[in-house]
Amino acid sequence: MPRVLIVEDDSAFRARYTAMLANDASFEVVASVGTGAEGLAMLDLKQPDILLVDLGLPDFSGIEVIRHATQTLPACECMVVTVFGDEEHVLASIEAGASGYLLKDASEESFLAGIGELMNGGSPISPIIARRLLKRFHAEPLSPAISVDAPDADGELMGVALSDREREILLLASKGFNYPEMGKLMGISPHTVTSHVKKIYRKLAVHSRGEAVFEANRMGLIRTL
Amino acid sequence: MPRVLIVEDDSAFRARYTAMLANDASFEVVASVGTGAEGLAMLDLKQPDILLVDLGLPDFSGIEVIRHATQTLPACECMVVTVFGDEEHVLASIEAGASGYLLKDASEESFLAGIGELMNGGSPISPIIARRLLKRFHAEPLSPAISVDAPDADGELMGVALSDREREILLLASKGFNYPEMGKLMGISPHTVTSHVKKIYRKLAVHSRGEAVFEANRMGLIRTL
DNA sequence: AGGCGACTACCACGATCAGGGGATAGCGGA
DNA sequence: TCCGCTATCCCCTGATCGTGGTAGTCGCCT
Repeated sequence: MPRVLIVEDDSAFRARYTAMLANDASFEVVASVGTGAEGLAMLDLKQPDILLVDLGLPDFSGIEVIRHATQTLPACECMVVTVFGDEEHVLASIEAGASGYLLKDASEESFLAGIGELMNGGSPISPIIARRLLKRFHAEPLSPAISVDAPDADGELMGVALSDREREILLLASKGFNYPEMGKLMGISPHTVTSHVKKIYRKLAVHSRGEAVFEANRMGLIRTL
Repeated sequence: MPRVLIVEDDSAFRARYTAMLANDASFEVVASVGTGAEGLAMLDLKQPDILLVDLGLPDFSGIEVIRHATQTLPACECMVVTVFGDEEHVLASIEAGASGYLLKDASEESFLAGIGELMNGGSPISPIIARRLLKRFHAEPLSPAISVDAPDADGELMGVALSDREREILLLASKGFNYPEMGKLMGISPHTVTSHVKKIYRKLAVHSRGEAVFEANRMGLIRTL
């Protein structure tokens, strides 16, 4: 059963969310707090599966809570429930790792449905918010093949030097993308991706993605950003 | 009253959509066609406020219909209703100018609600689709600006607690061993190894060895020794 | 001119993995 | 004592990967 943490400063809303979820037998509210500090503490303590968080907290932004959640609890799904629909808040939340974004005027049904979607690997997003995201997409069209030639002053300890393209692919592989996805993201054919991967394997003397990522990390070839 | 054009090749679905909208007094279906060519013609002829379009049309892709709509009827809102949930179709639709994207398994209520949202300036998007868009957002920083700022003293090694056995397996995976090899090295069945791996994936919220090794490294769960 | 490496692209095969079930047992805390 | 967690084992399926080829274009260096 999904374990939910609620972080919301408005006690009326907090009570409402808590009651809603308590009513639904398919969720368990493990904690319900009103400040960011308490939220961080509860994240560590309860390790919830779902985080419901308001952005306008008294001590600091809910964004910080989201960031902490995604960094320490990768399996935790973060849903923003707020009144802020402006682009700044939305983008900041998404970048921090939020998987859902509902406005506070959402109905009870859509609220519960949203949490259900979250658990099913979906991202419930209020249509108004979604519109902003789409706008953002149009502003930044696909960026295929951006080869950034860094000054490359890196301190290579070993004699292994990966090309820019290879490093790029290694980074994507470390994020779990498969060949077609990498190809799409880089604007090249999946076949080409496999070619690069084969070359990477030979250079690093490895035979799997896990090994490649491990070695690359060890040798400082990819940064954990 | 919003005037709706439906372009859908499956006659059963077309009838269903048409009936739904006809039932609702707040919409008017101005045309309901089954091919892309007819769709383009109707766009010019009827100049609808809303376009409901399927992607899998017999003559050409619904994407073309969307593109034509956004180029000739800027005020027309385009909603994709399709079975295709893959990234390619989604992104292509968005770039062509779609403002909504519902999967065909959507309920009647969410369908009508979606059209309402569309008219209110929102973008109804099926949660599964939204998740892909968010993923895409996170993948954006492909330009590897290798700014190695490590002020990060890293106080939290906690958060995700892998068991000893899980850590052990993660370490072996990072060295490129496969399931039978790990099993032999640890004196357990390969099946047991897969069980542990599945649990690791859930805890780290990842879906591949490469991703798991990367995350574990990032979080300091395994040491490069 | 020739060589070499990077980048691109494609085919095909068997091996491996991911993820969905379900089941049993032990151990520690509530 | 019961519950929860870990660890163990097994089944299944379709998707993905690893790896062997081949081959064209480009740019750089000798």
